[in-house]
Amino acid sequence: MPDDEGWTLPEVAVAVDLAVLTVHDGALQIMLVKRGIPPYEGMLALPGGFLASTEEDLDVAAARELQEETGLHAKDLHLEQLRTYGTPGRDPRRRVITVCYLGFSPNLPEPAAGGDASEAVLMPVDKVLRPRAAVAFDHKKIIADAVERARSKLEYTTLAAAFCGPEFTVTDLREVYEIVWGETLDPRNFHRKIMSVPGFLVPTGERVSRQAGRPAAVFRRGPATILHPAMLRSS
Amino acid sequence: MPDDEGWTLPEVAVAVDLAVLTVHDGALQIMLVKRGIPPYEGMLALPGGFLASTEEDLDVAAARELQEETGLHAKDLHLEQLRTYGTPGRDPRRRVITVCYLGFSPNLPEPAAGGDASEAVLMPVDKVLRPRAAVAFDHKKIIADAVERARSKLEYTTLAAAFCGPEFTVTDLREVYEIVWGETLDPRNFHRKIMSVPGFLVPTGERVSRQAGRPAAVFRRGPATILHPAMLRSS
DNA sequence: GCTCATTCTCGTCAATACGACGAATATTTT
DNA sequence: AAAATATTCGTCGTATTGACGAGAATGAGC
Repeated sequence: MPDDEGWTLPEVAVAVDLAVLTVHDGALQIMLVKRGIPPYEGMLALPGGFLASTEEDLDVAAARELQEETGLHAKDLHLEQLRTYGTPGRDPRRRVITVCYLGFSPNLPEPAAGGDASEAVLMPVDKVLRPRAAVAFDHKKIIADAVERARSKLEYTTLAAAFCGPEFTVTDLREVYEIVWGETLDPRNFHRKIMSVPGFLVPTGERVSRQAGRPAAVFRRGPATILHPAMLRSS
Repeated sequence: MPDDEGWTLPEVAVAVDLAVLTVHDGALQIMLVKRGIPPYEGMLALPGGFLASTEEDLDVAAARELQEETGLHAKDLHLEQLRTYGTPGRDPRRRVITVCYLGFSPNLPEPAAGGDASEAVLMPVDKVLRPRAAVAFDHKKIIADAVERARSKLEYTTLAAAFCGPEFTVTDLREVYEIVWGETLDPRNFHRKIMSVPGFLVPTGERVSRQAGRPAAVFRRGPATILHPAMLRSS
């Protein structure tokens, strides 16, 4: 019983970590930072850190760490809670439980080049998840969970658009799906499916032609958040 | 920077709470306990409590609190992490963040009657979620999240069977869906859909007739965990 | 024992969604 | 001008779903 006499509150440190994904250079990439201090000094880790005070909300701490360590602003991306990791021993210093957030970021113009976050880097997730890759703490497991959650969310939500800029084409969106899922999709069937979801895409009326070929219509995100029926992966 | 000098670890208490759902008396019900101590003394709350020690894993703490407060054993039900709640002020005593678990329990023979957990009660979720209902802390919000997660999980997993006993009929399973979703389903289409998912149901070869009418075939849970394609709600 | 209501199970039919792919359109490239 | 490329529209066959008819196998009432 927690409130019995003779029982003292276990000293547990609370941290937040962020798994911010983005589609860049034709690959699903994740924002990582090089650790400047022990433990795991010099290794790659998720951006994150301990609560700043007893009064700091979890979402606020996540936004603050994101800004401090990567220079990104929470309002520019979609952030949601992923899950909480708290196995004893996951941090060698002391007991730490970390509330992890999953972020979807549009392709960044200059991802953390210069500025506050000199040690932030973007890495392809398949590189980070390779058996040999060295990642601090249990962050490889967290990244794997984040990627699987992201893949799954694309199936039944409109979150794929969170990987695109404010204006994008159907092909941009299809490439997000193809890169995140690691499979190719038929452009014609994809176009039909996406356009049949009311409120997913709002046409701007403009067109762009980025390579050869017929120019594509330009869209913005619509109000829809769920895909019904879902767009399922082949597996 | 967490590791600067002059910075001290904020004192945050870590708790676990459990939202254990079950289908009972034709309604979706949740396991609650009557609080014996302040704050919110005498009010209904989710079973849960603080970590017992710095070394206790979150899952272990959840299983322990479940046993202590309701008499249920974690091995008898499906438990998974729901999400973590940590808004400052959610507990008037001190800063508390709570890692919440969602549980699916089969209909219990004697739900917490006597035994360790004299104060455990089963309550219909629509009663608990009514605007007037008094629930301790932010637990009403947690319960609402738990119910929505459960409803959603029935769509694309085989977890509905976790609400049934070890042996059950297709109608038992359909009633779980109907009660959790709050909508009626066509028995014939449901039967077809369920039976077409490989590995969902394993026939025992037996039959039961519980009321009038043709006796129903009896099944056990199969190895399948996901429903593909999903069984979507009408909304 | 016979009839009837009840419930489980199988089957049918139309509407819808999806995978595969042909073809028209509107550009850039050569 | 011709070829190549990418976007968009349309068609066809198949799988899945929703609505519902009907047979099978029981209990309840007489």
